[in-house]
Amino acid sequence: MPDITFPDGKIIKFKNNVSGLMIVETIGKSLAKEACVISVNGKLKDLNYEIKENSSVRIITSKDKEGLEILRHDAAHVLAMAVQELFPGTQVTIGPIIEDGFYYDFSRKEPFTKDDLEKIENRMKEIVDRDEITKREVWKKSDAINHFKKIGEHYKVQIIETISNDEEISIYHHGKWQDLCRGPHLLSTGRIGKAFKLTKVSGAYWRGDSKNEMFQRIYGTCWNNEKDLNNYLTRIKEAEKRDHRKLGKEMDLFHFREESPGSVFWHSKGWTLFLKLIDYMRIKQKNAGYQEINTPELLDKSIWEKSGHWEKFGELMFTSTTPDEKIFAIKPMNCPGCVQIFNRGLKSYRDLPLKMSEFGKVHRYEPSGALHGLLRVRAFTQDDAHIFCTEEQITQECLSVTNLILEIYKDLGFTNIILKYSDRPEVRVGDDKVWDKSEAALLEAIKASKLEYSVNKGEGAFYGPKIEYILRDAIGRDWQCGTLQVDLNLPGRLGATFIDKDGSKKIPVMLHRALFGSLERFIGILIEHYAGKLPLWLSPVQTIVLPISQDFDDYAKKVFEQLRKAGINCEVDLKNHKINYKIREHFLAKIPLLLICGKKELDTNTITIRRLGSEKQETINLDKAIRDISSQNKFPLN
RNA sequence: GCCCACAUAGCUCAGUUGGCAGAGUACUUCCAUGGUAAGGAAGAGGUCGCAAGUUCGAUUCUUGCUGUGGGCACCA
Repeated sequence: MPDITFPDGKIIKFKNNVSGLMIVETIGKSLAKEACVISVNGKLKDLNYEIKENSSVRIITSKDKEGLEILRHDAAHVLAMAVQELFPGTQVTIGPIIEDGFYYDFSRKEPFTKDDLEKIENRMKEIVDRDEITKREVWKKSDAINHFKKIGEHYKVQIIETISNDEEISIYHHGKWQDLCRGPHLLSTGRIGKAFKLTKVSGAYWRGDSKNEMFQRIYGTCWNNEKDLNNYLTRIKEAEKRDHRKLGKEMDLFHFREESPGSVFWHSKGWTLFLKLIDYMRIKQKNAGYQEINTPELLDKSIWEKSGHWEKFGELMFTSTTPDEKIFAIKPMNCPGCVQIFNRGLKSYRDLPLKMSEFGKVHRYEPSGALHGLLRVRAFTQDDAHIFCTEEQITQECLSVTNLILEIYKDLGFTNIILKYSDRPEVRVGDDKVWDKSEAALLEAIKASKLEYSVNKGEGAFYGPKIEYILRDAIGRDWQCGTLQVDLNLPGRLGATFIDKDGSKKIPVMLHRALFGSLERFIGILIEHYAGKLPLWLSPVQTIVLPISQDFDDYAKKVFEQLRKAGINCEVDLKNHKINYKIREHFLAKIPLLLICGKKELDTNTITIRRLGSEKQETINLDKAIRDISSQNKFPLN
């Protein structure tokens, strides 16, 4: 005779054991329709789960986040069911929910084709129409193993074998089909609805290990209703429109080619943007007390053996053999080179903290399948710096790095930043006392920043804890950019020392830090964040002068020359096209400002300005226009 | 690296069961000389990613390679 307590505190007394379904039916018909599962004392249960004791419950509908997740999980089951109906002999493995959808991994020799995907989706809809009833059973582990062995589901057997003995083994039936699953699930397949779509098929390793067999993974997305589904599909399309590879081509910024996969051919406009970012950062870093250095691209193998990189990453390094058989590695990191400069000459504690920055171009032989436009390349420029300091200085230095990073992100239009903190891994070097100190120092710096942060236990580098700075872009995607690592290892390995107050030789702590990480990657992110519409100061072509007709070419050229003298990146378009055509062409190329001149402007020494995204026209005095544009053409230094 | 798909004009793409390669756009020239998101006409433009194979004949079929895309794995 359970008393059922609702979230609003209301209590209903039932005479007998009661199920979620019975509860919602007492409340109302529409709720009974919408309900997915029920939360009983904080645990999600099937709607037909029998409640025997006094409990507090919450009805989960598909409008709740958990409800939508249940929907997606059911869709994954129905996907597997459809696949096994259509392709007997296919083994099922796992089928979890993911952001915006679900997937299911299958073991089958023949690949699924695009047509198969369509067939499967149609069959899924049939299964929804069939409205197969869900039934949950608890089996003995040995029974479950025997059963799945008998029906040839060998991966399920492996999964069951890893379930601990005190855990229940529940089997869900949807009609005749069954799957090992923790649940909970909807009452029947009809409750999923049809707002789902299979999106892609790809390969995925069993248990996520590349040594294992590769399965075929089918991805799908599933929503409450058609409208949400369509919103999602539109969102994907919008993201595609921002793709930096597409915009990079359209805006004539860069290209890639077969002869050097993963390396960027920067066109003039792209390189202008690249250099602008560096110019800007040079100023920021100089103000923050950094000195800029530059170290060789090629360093003898021996230095990489000393640093430990050869052993760990040797296979992923580009190397070069000289005619006299010496092996040089093209640097995959800047730090060993930087330490050489630190080591030059005796350093005193008075020199610390010593901050050395380097726009170092590094090469890494990334696996071919990892390459992705500017976001994952084999040759990239790090906005790197190494800070040599004492243990006591760690907190202060981490704080100032964090502040610098936040300032720079803000200047570039990113205000939504989260931090990821990773502490000591199991396999590590260095004394635990030093780890205590550096972890505490890093944490203190994070807390002082007042930013949201998550902790990744044991994910730090083997030589020290780290922070990763993650920014959220205009359409809500997260990108990991900056990083700050405390290094208790490399300075010692590479012989860095300083003379402390008491005259003794000590090994400094080294902080590795990158603001954007990779300039190439960051430019990719910037392009997508702004959908190509870069702020004026970053635009490679800030303005184009457009004469109305050829009679005004000379005036247009004069305006162009004056703009150029004022340090503005500009062009003049003397092509024999109508003004409508030119405006369309250059706005499509994301030029932020267009300056138009015709008879009116020539007579009055003015210019008419149009801004990207606006239909307004503004005719102003030429000198004033140049002054205005110049004043906008400045680094956003606070 | 692994699985699947794709590779045709500068760009975006079509090419129907193997028979001399197509459109739009950009480009060049000409006409029009224009007032705020595509004026008009003509011309030029391709070893159909590379290499083998099958065939009288391959952009089309087969195999290998390279690159790209979507994932997986990796990411100092």
